[in-house]
Amino acid sequence: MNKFLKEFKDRGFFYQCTNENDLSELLDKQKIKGYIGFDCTAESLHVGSLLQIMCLRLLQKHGHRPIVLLGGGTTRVGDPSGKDKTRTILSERDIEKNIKNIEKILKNYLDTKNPKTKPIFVNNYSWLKDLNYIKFLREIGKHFTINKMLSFDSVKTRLEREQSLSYMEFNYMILQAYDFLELNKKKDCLLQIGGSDQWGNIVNGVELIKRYSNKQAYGLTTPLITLASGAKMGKTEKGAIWLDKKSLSAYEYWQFWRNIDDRDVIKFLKIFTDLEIDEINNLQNKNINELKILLANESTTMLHGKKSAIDSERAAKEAFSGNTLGSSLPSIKIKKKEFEKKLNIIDLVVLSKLESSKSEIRRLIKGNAIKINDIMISDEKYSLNDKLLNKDYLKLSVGKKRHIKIQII
RNA sequence: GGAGGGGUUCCAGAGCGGUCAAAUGGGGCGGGCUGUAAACCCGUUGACUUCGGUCUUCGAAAGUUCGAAUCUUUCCCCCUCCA
Repeated sequence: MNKFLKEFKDRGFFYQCTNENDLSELLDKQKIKGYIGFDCTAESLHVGSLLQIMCLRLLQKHGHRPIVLLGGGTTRVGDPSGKDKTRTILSERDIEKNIKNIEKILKNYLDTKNPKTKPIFVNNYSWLKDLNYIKFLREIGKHFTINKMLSFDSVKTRLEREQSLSYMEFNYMILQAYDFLELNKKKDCLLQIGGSDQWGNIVNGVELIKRYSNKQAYGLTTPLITLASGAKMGKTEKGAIWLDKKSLSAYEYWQFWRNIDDRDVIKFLKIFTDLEIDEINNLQNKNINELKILLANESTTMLHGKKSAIDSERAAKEAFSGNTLGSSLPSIKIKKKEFEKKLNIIDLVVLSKLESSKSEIRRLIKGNAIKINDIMISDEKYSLNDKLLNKDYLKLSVGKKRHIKIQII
């Protein structure tokens, strides 16, 4: 089997392929271009998209060139896959903003130096916006049968539940297929990768290329990655795990990986780090907590850089084992004046943004969850005294996992 | 077009004139055990509070009543069956 494909499988990226043997042969013979489309409905990407990003990196690693399609055009239409409701339609300006931001995030993950493998960014709006309707129907539309389109899960489930599916959304799959054709014609793109929910859309593209240009293209899908707890990757109760330095600190990102379920650790090392497979296989019987730290360090390094990863690890060590103040804990600054007017513990927690509801904070105090410099606060009327104020900073903890450094200025 | 059923707190789902900030389960949060894991056990889960209470919630609006999630009217939205 081709090396790329082998690693793709070994790492657990593989779900389905349109024509595995032929693709394997092709990849042996030549370096190709492969594309992944990213949805631009959100302003940023979270770990739910990380697997796709790792696919792009893997392409690069094996000398292939990734094409990143930022769906400015298709986002304007909305993919019905996996959605049981019509998406809200975003304004043009928001979409453009999202595209810029997402592109920035992706560049962070991809090698943009090597001329042979550096990513090509495209926006399908550039070819979708000026489509001539009649021409499109005659050239592209004739290759699609309604009979078949109705059989796709994304359409079927919507119809079965008698939920309306607008004609606009119904066209999404045709547009995505057309994207692939367009990239095939213009950029000689031979492969599309996507999540398993994209299978139908991808197959459509492959078939359209076959019918329209009589060329062979390929599709490859990745499984839906879930946490051992059954939850989807990416969104937690506290908010999404953003791949965006502005939205989520390195420390919190590190903590996300550090807190992964035991059962997921090896799987995630394979998917979300650059460590070689053999290396990971040799780690199997190492201490599970060491492995989690390794996972956290590797993934944080990839996004935030080596230094942030080291700092996060140290901050975690300090926060969880010793009682020294974690120097790299997330921190906020509060003016000394604020303290002088007898700042109450509840207000302090509010200021720290660790918790916003005062009732909730009162509950936490009753539940022995609030600590200042590791000393439990059991009185909700407690206010900060001078002894604490004489220091430059203090550590505020909510529960065992949430800590913040408060600098007094 | 006709006939029914329904919209309840994060979710599922009880309540069907006062004892309802609303059973129960799930999820979340906190505590215990541990390993910042899982499982398990306990507590908690609208907001604000001078801890006495106060305020806002049961699709939307209006009404009946001392009193409404519960009754009436109108409107909006979902579902099932028939044509």
